[in-house]
Amino acid sequence: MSRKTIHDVAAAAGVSIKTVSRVLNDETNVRPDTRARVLAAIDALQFRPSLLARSLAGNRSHTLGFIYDDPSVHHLTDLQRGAMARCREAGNRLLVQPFVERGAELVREVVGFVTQTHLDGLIVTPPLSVLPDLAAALEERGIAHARIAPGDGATNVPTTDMDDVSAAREMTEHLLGLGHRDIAFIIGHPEHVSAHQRFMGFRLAMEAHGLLPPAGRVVQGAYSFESGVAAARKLLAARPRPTAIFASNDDMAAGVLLTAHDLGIAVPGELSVAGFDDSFIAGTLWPRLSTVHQPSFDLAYEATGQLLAFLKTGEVPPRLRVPHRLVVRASTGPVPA
Amino acid sequence: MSRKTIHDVAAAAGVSIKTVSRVLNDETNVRPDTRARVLAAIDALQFRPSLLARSLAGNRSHTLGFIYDDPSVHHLTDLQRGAMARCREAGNRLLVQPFVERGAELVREVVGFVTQTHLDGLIVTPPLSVLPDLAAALEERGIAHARIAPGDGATNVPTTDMDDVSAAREMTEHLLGLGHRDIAFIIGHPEHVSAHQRFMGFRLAMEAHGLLPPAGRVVQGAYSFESGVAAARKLLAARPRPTAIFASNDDMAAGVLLTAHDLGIAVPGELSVAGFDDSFIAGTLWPRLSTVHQPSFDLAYEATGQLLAFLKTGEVPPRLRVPHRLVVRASTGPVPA
DNA sequence: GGTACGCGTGACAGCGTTGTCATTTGCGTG
DNA sequence: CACGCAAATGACAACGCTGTCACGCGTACC
Repeated sequence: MSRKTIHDVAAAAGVSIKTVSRVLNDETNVRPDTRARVLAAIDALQFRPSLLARSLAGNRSHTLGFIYDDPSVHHLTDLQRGAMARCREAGNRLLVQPFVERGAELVREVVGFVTQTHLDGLIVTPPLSVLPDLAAALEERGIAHARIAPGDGATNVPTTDMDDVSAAREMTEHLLGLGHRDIAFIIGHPEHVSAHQRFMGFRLAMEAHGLLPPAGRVVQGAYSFESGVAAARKLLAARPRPTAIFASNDDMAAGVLLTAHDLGIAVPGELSVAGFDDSFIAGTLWPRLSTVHQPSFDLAYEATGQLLAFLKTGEVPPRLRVPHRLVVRASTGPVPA
Repeated sequence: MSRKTIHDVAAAAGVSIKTVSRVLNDETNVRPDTRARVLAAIDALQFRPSLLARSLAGNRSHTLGFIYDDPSVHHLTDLQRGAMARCREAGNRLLVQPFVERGAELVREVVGFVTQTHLDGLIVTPPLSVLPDLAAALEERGIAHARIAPGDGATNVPTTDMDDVSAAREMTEHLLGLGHRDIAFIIGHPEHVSAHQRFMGFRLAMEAHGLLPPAGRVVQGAYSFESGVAAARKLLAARPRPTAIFASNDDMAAGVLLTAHDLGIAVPGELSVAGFDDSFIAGTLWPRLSTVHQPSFDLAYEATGQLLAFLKTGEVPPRLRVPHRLVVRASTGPVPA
């Protein structure tokens, strides 16, 4: 089965290839009956235009890149789904590519990726979105891109994020509202701005109640399940124990839950546990995890939409803040008497 | 920054574009000093060949498609990672695309996807890999592809799978070995062959011990967490209760675990729970889930390698069976006295 | 010393589209 | 009935690379 080309269609319809091209691209100035003939030929031949040739000849590939280096499976999957969904709707494709390098190496790799594949634009997910040298390189080279959760500070590219500070603050308020005062916090991976922002939100809420996170109650984690286990072991070995642990993502919270169960500590009877993300795992844990719904899918969906819009109009849309939502389930409860 | 082309490099190195092309493709018959000059020019200009133009001119795109329609996030992610890893090693790219349609519609979409993007080949994951009309269409059109876990029966395309029957059998033996006789089973999504194979393995093991799965002890699930919850509710409402539940994937097992906890049933004290897949979630549940390690990453990694090899040599490698492994953790224990 | 051969290199035609510009067609107008 | 103008269509050159084939040159051989 040799590939059908625009020439075959042209011959079959008795028109020039250019006319076929016009029909393909919904251009004006084609008589209705001509259009119909061409469409019939396309249908009869089962013709599909080559996106390669189209990209080469035109100057757009209708393909976006999605670059990541994310340890958290669930969050990443949701982002990818969101970006892909939006691309599909707009008739674009998405080329997903991981990058683990950093510094000049990363910049070279990413720029190479974009130029080699003629990408129209790039969707940059955390933690790559926070790297200043990557951002600088992309802007310098005029590579259109959208950044997801790049942290504070103005950007002149399409940007979407959520309010991590407020969200963490709300969760902390929730715990405080339940009477907890001795609340421990597990910080996320330091390369992610979200880790700092969530910690900031926690501190702000505590301070608003005149509380300082007591020494030894704040532990560094890495957004991974294992780091949650390690942090929980440390925190739960202390006497007195904290009455609540706020892990800054669900994977770490899962580690806390598991550790508490192993130690025979009742949740939420003796210990409240809160997470962050509302990823798939949150609903599967026991007790079901109280967490903050992070709109990963929407974040990427909107970022992709913004990038596409930017590509079309050349105007940078204002930074979009996607709403979050506190999800109180069963892992948090009143402070033990 | 306008795109650097092979012409720029040729001019800079004082050779023809064809010679540059030779260097790019590691062809023979280029004098070492010429090669060096060209490489220097490439480096100086930061030249990256356009993969589009290369694909259009040559007859290979160095791009594989990865098509899926999988409800299970973890399994899918691992597959994707495996395929991507292999592609990277071989200097290929992977275009990931979901397909939710079925029947003629699906075939049209997939074939269109392949032809539009000049894909070299396709990696077909379950449950798409079991669809006979898709397989037929791909073969008829000479679209190279690898199938992952397409079920039994000969295929004349690269195929990788695992031995679901034996694996399920081993897990059942494990439960029987712990003294369980009243073992319930939750079947997976009927569109997946693995669902049938795992059930088969369960039955074979039971029969080998002269046991028949008692009426009401086999429940249909759908590989989803929710279906696991629903199945568990049904099974655990029965009197007497089964002493063990074998859920044919981890997501459903998570649902069983949660339900048992909700009902105050001790695991594994009063009820043993087994899963299948050894996905990320299995290690995060409490008690840690006994399961079968399904080598999702390897499955896709190997399938991709086989497809690449087939593309190069034209020879269909023999079906590859990737080893599985029983992972006994804390959710299974001796039958209650 | 002429011939054959192999290596290194280049000219040029594709690959399957779109962009540019020229050309034809159709139709209203004086 | 010729004319002008807009709408419809086509010819042809890109796009950036690889494949094919031809060519020039040095070397080995009889």
